[in-house]
Amino acid sequence: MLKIHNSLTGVKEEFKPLSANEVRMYVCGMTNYDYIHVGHARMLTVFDLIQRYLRSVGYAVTYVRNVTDIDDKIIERAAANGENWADLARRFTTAMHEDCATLELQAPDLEPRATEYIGPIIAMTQTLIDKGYAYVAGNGDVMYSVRKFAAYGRLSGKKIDDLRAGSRVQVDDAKLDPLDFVLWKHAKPGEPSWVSPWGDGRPGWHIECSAMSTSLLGSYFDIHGGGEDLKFPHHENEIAQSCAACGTPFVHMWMHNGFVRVNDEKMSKSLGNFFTVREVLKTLRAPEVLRFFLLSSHYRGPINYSTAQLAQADETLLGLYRALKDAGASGPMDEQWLARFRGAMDDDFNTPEALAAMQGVARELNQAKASGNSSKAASAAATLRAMGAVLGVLQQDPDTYLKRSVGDKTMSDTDVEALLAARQAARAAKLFAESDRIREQLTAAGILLEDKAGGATQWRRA
RNA sequence: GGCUAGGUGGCAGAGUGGUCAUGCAGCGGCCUGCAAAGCCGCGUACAGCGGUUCGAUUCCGCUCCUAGCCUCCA
Repeated sequence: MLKIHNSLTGVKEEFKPLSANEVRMYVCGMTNYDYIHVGHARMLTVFDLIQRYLRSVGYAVTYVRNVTDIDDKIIERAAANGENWADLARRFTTAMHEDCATLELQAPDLEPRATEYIGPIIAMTQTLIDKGYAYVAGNGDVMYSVRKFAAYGRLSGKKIDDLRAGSRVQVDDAKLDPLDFVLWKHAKPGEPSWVSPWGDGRPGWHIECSAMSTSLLGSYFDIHGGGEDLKFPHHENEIAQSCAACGTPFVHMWMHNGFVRVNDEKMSKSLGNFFTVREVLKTLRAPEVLRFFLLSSHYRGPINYSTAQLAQADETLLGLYRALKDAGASGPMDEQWLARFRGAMDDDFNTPEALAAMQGVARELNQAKASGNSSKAASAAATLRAMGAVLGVLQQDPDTYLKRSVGDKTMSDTDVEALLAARQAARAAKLFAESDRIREQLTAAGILLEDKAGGATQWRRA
């Protein structure tokens, strides 16, 4: 039984799709005006994992992740660059796709872009006006009237009065209430705009997601995800818009992933403490290391980004690949370990516990290898691989993986093999001083050796 | 100030009312020409103070501390 923590109720709930065996899931994706950083990678990885797991247990998943391609930040950045805003958004959306592909994230089934949904956005805005939830403000913007929506604040646990008291929002003359938010912004000179019943303008951020999600998944769907920081006001506003416009409940389960931190502070553009996926990947043995790192703590908690943590993820992953090496991967799976693994994942996607199950399998695999029980080893390897497939790790050829280096290679494979042959000859002649000298030479070049029983030597890169 | 999450062994990180997390690092042993890897074994935890309980790291209360949201943000 799959249980998921529902941010709306604050507790883990048994997951039951609204429509049998079908899961409709929407995740707030990126506003693409720059390269994605590790914080974004966590959100993308978490929901990639979730949709993979839902599929692996047999659900027919429709995974929608949008792209915001019109926004203040895009316009500002484009202006600063002297670049066309649409070109800039396209350029960084392409870059995001490249990064996602490198990280082996499965592409969402649908990836709507805000500018493709101007029609539905206008229609929804009009409906909100017609139903009395929205009004045209004095400055030409269309605003949502928060006080008209009784359930406002339910998701974020905020009370409208508290929000007013602590509000840092400038009291704008155009708003009837400081908490009202914009659905449609009137065009300022030189800004991109679309024709609307309220004059030329562009959509507000919140309405985009309401329009895209309900257009593609219907007015009431199973899962809506995003970063913790979107809970308020973005998701709160989505609920207000969608419920009011559609007259139905909006989302069954809300899911929010925790932040990536750097020295106990949220990684963010504004703090300037961010690392782009591109720069981080250059320092890693494989993109898989970043995924493994992100999966090594629970998706709802914070995770601290540091090179030490990344190094540990690398080390742990290497150990798993070492276990897999020369073990084959066939035979019956170990149902006990599989059950523990599934139990962990069924418990609100508890990846650290799932990883612990994988370690247990790896230990048994190593035991089987040590005792020469190759069929048991192959069976354990198959189990481990299957678990890895669910998490999106451990799918590479072990030997190839182990020979990868962090950064540039300091010695070619052929040079390594040549020195290994010389060392082998020395060992055969019991010239251990010479063989140790060669080993040290290789170690200095970042090549680590393992002499196996029977005289063979395996190597890998540090 | 309001609201929401947390504070677990050297580090990372799950979890539980009473028996094991797991990984890295450390220590001892096996294996090895020596290593490495692996295996076996060992140790060190539950912020503080009260309360409930036969028994609490786990439940309740208070205190302290941290982070996040309350403005764009994954």
